[in-house]
Amino acid sequence: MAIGIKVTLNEGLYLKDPQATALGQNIIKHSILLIDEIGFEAFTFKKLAQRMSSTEASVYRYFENKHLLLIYLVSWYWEWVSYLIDIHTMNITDPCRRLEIIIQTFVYASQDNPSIEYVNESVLHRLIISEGTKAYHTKTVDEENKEGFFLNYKKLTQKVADVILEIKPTFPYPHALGSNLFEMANNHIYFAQHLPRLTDVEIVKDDFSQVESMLMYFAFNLLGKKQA
Amino acid sequence: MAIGIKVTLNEGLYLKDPQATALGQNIIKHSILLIDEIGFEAFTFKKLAQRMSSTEASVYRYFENKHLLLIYLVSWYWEWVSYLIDIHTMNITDPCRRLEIIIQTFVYASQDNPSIEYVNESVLHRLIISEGTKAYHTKTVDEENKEGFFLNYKKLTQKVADVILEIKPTFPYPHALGSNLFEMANNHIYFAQHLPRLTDVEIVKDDFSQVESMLMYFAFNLLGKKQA
DNA sequence: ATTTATATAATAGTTTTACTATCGTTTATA
DNA sequence: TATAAACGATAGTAAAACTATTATATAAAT
Repeated sequence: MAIGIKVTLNEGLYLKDPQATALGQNIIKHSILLIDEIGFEAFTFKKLAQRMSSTEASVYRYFENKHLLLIYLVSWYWEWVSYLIDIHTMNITDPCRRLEIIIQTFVYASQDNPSIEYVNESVLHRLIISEGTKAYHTKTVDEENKEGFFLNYKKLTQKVADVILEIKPTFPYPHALGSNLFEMANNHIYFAQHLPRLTDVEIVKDDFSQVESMLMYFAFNLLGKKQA
Repeated sequence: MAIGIKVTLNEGLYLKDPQATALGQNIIKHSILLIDEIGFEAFTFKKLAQRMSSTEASVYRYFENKHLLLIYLVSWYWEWVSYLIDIHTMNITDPCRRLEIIIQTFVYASQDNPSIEYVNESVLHRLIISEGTKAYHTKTVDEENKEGFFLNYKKLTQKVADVILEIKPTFPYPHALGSNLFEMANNHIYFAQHLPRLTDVEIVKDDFSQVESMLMYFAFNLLGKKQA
């Protein structure tokens, strides 16, 4: 994944590859902005089309419905985070340092350099934090899972699990810790901003460092290691 | 909270107290069953009314919309779990043992004795696992939080945090660990059942013991204690 | 026991959502 | 230059998410 390069996502998520055309890229761009703005429940293809000066029917040529569009965006995020982890850990051998970088990526994903012009990664991260889990909390999970719609999340979790096992080969819950660090990062950013009594961290002026410290504390204490 | 006794929930959640009338109790009963059956997205007041042999308009006299009904049900669950923790830890002084009971309550809530006839707690737990977080992942969180709609979750988190601080007064993240244990319990039951590669635990024939063991492992390792 | 208030059922109606279908017109490609 | 694909414009349908009205049953007050 790099500038001008396509993100590889499950083909079953769309009817027509949105990355391949200008309209498709516009759909991705504006759906991120609009869902972030009005929330997923109030978001409709009609409103999206109006915002883009296109038509509802045209949007429907790319995505069957807004639920699949959400999975597409969430998958995009999972891929993007995986990519960030890869480039940031490329030359790092110490697995503790790699886990640190993973945690930082989970927390600061929104502040990394953008790589694709029609995706505002910062807004996408905010969207994932508030709407992300809706992608797989539905009555259709099992069918969609069979189609491979959540493979990007599984691959990301596996990537984290591998590092965890490098740090402590006997750790019994590497995947659970991996997915939990991801979910916890998003949850506690959300809690700090909306339901502060559910957490202990504060976010002052977009400074997520307390969330980072907390995740480091949880991860390294569980693994019985000091940070790198 | 006991048999025949009312659960105290925020009055802003409903237009007319559903616990006070037979129709209201029926709405609670059948909304739990129907949401569990078809999922929150497909759930409508019309379908609910048909199922109960009542009318859409009658349901609307109790709840403004299905979103507030969901918060009502989720709050009920939070209250119920708090109540279970209270009665099960009543005579326990050892805080480690209390935390164990808390974790068991999070995991096995569905298997405890029912206390109110029109609420199937087992189905309610399943509903919370799949739909619970949708109650507070909306664009309206902040207003609803001001109304106190999430106080039951905060009180539950505080209850767990208090026990955590009893175990280790210097632990820096008691609320975060409290809410995370709750969320993690639900998440990993869901993952085990639908997205197994996101976790390491298995659920065989309604046996949630691996989820329990995992949460015990996480909690007590973080607190640097052995289980009671 | 009768009045009166309240709750519910029955029905109808509105706006929005979530689509599907058709048909020109533009735009890219052969 | 032909031709196919993509897009915009428009229309239409069924269901969702409500609101309103009226009649009837039921409970409470006198």
